[in-house]
Order: sequence, then C-alpha cells, then structure tokens
Amino acid sequence: MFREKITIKDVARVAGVSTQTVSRVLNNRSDVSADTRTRVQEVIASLGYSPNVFARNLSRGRSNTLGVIGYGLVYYGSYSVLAGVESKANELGFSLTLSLIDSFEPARVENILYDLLSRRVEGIIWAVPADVNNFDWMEEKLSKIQTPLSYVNKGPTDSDFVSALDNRLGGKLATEHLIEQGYQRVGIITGPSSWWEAQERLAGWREVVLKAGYSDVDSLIVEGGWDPPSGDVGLHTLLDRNPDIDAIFVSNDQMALGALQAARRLGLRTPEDLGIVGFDDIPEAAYFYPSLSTMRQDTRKLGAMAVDRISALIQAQRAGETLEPDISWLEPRLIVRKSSVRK
Amino acid sequence: MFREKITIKDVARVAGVSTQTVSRVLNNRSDVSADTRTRVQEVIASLGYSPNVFARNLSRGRSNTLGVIGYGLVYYGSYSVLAGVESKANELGFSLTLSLIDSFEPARVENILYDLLSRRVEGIIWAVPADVNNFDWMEEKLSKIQTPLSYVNKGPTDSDFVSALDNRLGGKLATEHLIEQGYQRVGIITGPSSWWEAQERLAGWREVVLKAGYSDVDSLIVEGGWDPPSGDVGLHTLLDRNPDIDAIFVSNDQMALGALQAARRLGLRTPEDLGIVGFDDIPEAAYFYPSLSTMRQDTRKLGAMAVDRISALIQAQRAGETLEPDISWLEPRLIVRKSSVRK
DNA sequence: CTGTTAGCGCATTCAA
DNA sequence: TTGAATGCGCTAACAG
Repeated sequence: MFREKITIKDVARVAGVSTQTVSRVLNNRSDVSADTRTRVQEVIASLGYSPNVFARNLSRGRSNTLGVIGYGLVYYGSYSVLAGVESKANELGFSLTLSLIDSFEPARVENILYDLLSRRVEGIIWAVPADVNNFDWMEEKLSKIQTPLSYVNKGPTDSDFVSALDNRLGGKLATEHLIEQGYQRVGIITGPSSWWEAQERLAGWREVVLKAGYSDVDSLIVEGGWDPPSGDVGLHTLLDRNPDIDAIFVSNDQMALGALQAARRLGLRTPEDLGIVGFDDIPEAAYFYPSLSTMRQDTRKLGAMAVDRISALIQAQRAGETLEPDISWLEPRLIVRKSSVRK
Repeated sequence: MFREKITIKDVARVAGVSTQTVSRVLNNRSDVSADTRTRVQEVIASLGYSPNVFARNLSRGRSNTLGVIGYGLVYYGSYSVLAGVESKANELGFSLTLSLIDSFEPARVENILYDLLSRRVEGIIWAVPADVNNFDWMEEKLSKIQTPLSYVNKGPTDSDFVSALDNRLGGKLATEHLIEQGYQRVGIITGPSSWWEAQERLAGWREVVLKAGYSDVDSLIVEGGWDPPSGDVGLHTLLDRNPDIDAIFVSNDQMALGALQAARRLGLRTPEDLGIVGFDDIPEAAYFYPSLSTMRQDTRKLGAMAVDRISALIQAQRAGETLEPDISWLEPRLIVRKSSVRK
C-alpha cells in the first residue's frame, strides 16, 4: 500500500511531468489541468507514494503539529482532557506530539520543551494541573517561549490563554445542594492544597458555608491526596474533630469512594446520616453504593476548547496579529444521585 | 530562552567555526576539541538555538519517532497501556505521535496510517484491541506496510510481533479461585464476543468449568459491553436462566461493579450468596462494596514491552537484519479481596 | 581536529 | 497551465 523511499521525483518521472506539478496536485492547487491532475493522482496511488513531512515542513517552515503536555494517565480529569484534545486537533488537521509528566521535575519538563521547540510545534497545550509548588518556575520558563501556549485548568492571569473548568462554581453548587437537602454541617475533603483546582473547589465550599453562617470553618476542612485511601482516612479525621458533621463535599470521586467506604465501616448510613457529593463524575460513580452525587465536568469539551484556543492563536500569529489573553470558563453540572438525597 | 529562526549558520558564524563543527557538537561527536566544543556550546546557549528536527530528520533519513495508535481513553486497559508506552519511549529517546480511534472506521484508520507514514515514523505500535470484526481488514492493510509494527493484545500469528497479556490464564486463575472457594456453579459475564481479550478470558473460564465437570456450560455465559450497566443487566439475565449460579467471573471490573449492584438489589449477599471476581484491578476496585477480587494486569509493563519490541525491530531493520515474529506474554495476577472469599 | 561540497524531498519564487 | 532554478536547515562524505 504505502512504500517509502519513493519521492516526488519518482512520481514526476513516471507521470511525465515536473516535480512542481506533482507538488501542485498534492496541495490541491487549482492551477493544474484536470487531465494532468488525474494522471498524477493515479501514479501517486499506483506507486504508493506518500509525501515526506519533513521535507514539506522544512520547506514550508511550518509543522502543523501541536505539542501536548499532560499529567500522566492516572487522574480522570487529566486524561479525559487529552481525549478532547486529540479529537479536536484531529478535526482541525493538526498532528499531536504527546508528552506525559508524572511528577513535576524541572529537568524533565525542560527537556520536553526543548524537544517540542526542536520539533517546531506551532502551539503547546499545557494540560498539567496548576500547582503552586511549580508555579513560579513554570511561569518563568514558559513565559520565555515564543510558541503560542494554551493552558488547561489554571487560574486566570493577565498574560495567559487559559481554558478552565469553573471549579469554584462547582464547589459552590455541590455545597449548596447539600445544604438545600437539609444537612446542617457540611465538611470538606479537599485535594492537595497546592493544586489550583483543589483550592478553587475549596473556595466555593467556603463561600457557601460562610454564607450559611458556619463558624469555626477551618476545622471542617481536611486535605486528601485524590486517591480512595485518602478519602477513607479523611472522613475519619473529619469526624474525630467534628462528630456533628452530617455531610461532606469531596473534591473528587475517588476520594468520595474512599469516604463512602469509611462511612459504611463507621456504621453511618449514606445519605441518611452522612450526605456526600463528589467531583468529576467518573464512569463508575453511578454504580457506587450508594450511587454518588457529583459535579460532572465535560473534560472532552475542555480539551477541545484548549485546541480551539491554540488554533486561534496560531492563526493570529501567522497573520501577524495579536490576541488578548483571556480565560474561557466551562461550567460543571450537578448530578444528583442517592448519596446526597435524604428521603 | 529558546528563540526560533536561529539556524546552525548563525551559531557557526558567531562562534567562528563551520556549520559542520556545530553539527558535530550538537551530535556529541568526539572529534571536536574541548575548546571549540565549549565555545560552540556557549554560543548555542546565548543565542537560544535549538536544532530544527525536520532538517535533521530529512538529512538523516530518520525520524526517531514512534507512532502509537490507541483505542480512545475510556477503557482502563487501553489507556494505561499508553502510559507505559510513553514512559518507555521517552526512556529510549523516541518521540511519540499519538492517534486515538474511538470506533473502528476504516477511513479514519487509513488516514492515520497515511499520516504516520508521511511522518516517517520508524515504528508503529498498534494498541487497539483486536476485534474479529475488523481483523481481516486490518490484517490486510497493515501487512502491506514496510514500517515495523508492534501489536498490543492480540492473538499470536506467525507473522506478527505481539505483546499480550495472557488473558486465558487470567480467566483460568479467576475461575479456579472461585471453585477453590467452594462455589458450585460459576457463571461468566464476558466482554463483547468479537474482542480477542474477551474470547480468551472466556476460554480460560470454559476450560476450568469443563474440567470441573460442568454440563450445559453455554447457559452460564452472558455477554456484556464492558460498562457497568451491562454488568447489571448481565447478572439478571444469568440468574434468570440459572438460579443456581452462586459465583461469577466478570470479564472486567466495570461490569463487575454493575453486577455488584445488581446482586445487592436482588438481595444477594456478596460473597456469601454470590462470589465475584473481576478483571483489570482498576484503582477503584479495592473500594467497591464489597472490595472486588480481580485479575491485575500490569498494563504499564505491557506498554513498555511493546516499545522494547519495536525498538528491537527498528535496530534490526537498520542493521539490515530480520527478526523472527513472536509473542511476548505477560502474566496477570490474582488479587484476592472480599467479593470472592466466603468466611 | 576542522572545513568544503553535496544533497535529503519538497515548495516557492519566477519564467515561459 | 507548466517547468527551471533556488533554498529550507541540517548531516554525510570527503578533504585537508
């Protein structure tokens, strides 16, 4: 089907035309007679010729490629964004170069950036969760890059292009829902405090419970590590400190799952004794026991937004224009299931 | 930090050497004096030069890139393999071009292949689950490609290079475990019958129950679609047909989760009335209620194996040698939790 | 140890 | 509508 080592010259020779004519056919340009076009296309097919992207990019000075830097494939929020990115990039005709980082190691990141720039990617999508621990370092490095950059899920600044879920709104909606259901004292198991997303969800919760007149709010907060065990431990800690807690907003579904188990072991019925709302709406959430109320985030759409953004940036750059930095928000949606609804 | 449009010529001019010398420094070749090397490196740093990969690849005739074709980011087995691929590729110095397919659409796949070949990837990792519905078509297309190809999770053939989990062994181990626990009649909720992995897990189960002397084995089989709802429905169907079933082997954890819920609703206690073993060991499995016994597959390792394989193939091809097609098996491991252990 | 020459495969001038 | 010349940025082969 496709052979290699066959170049535009071979096609030209066999078709009895010049290489430029073949090039024109390849690029669907109009100034070729229908006749010639057909003949060239036949030769291309029969020879199994496929154009060499390197030569083309070198000559054109463009790569038509996007670099994506993701955060492992462990967290639902992270990897499902990648699906959206891949799909949208494909739709817009961009190829993708994928790099994954597991921990935030400066040397590794620097290598990745170097590699991406060497590959002349036309844009970079930074889909690594914002973490204050690496924020400064990152800001500094990334700000020096000429290549358009599109961030996923970090806070707004006045110099960056960001697509983000409105995590604060999510925290608010989840907490409000619990309060509306009649729960009196709503605690929170938050994610690592250095994560922007965790901070925002926490801020949303805080806003609502303060408005509800809670006092001693800080004692209602426990920090987890996103995984089920930390949700388990988290609930224990929370109840030790505040036996009167009757509901919790948990910053992601995996921790909520751990909390669900902890509650069961403690003899607390969900939702009667303890209401729970998670965050993410992972595919399993509807089948937890009891089924988990949670904040759904359309991560695929978020990924698509980031690609749209970078695409616009690239267009602008090609046209010599400049775009105003800004942030596009995506709204999460409350999915009510059994874990938060008292009869 | 990194600027563009700066070429090897600029570096050469500023450093007062020829481009060739710069090239030597870039490629860490030994035949450069320490003095010159240092000077050139300094210039490179100060200019923020980064080599143009296209020019390099075009000149070298090599891309140092691997193409990976994955199957969406929905199934744990699929996407976690990608993590292993990424990590190992990085370790070996390969870049990655990622393509994801959601459904098996020939035109889409053909486009991807065309693109990968245009990018002159040196090897392709086919991490799409083998499905008899697309098998012939795929075989035909892929067999015509000159580029080395490494398959993940498909059956052995005498012409392909494959890395696969021993799914049949997994089915056997899971089923044997249930029988050892004293369950008398072990049914199965299998994955879509067109999937190789589902077939193999089923075959492992079948082997064991036949050996155990079961009759009317086919009535103990129900087919699901990998997702929780189908596990739910599956258990109902199974019990309708065979009220005496007291255990099930479920072909993945998500369906097992659905079955767990169905059992609960039917008033069946797990593990007392119904033993359950899943497959995959997704991160949530230990926190299901009850915690789920399952077959753990080291998907990261599987991905790494595929990269090692393709790397070997590429080396061989460069050296003009030929490798014998074969299959590397990875063994799954039984993780015993509560869902399958009667007191 | 270093420089010169040539060419990788294609697209972009410009002519015809 | 087509073709000839030129260069993209780099490295391989050869000199020196």
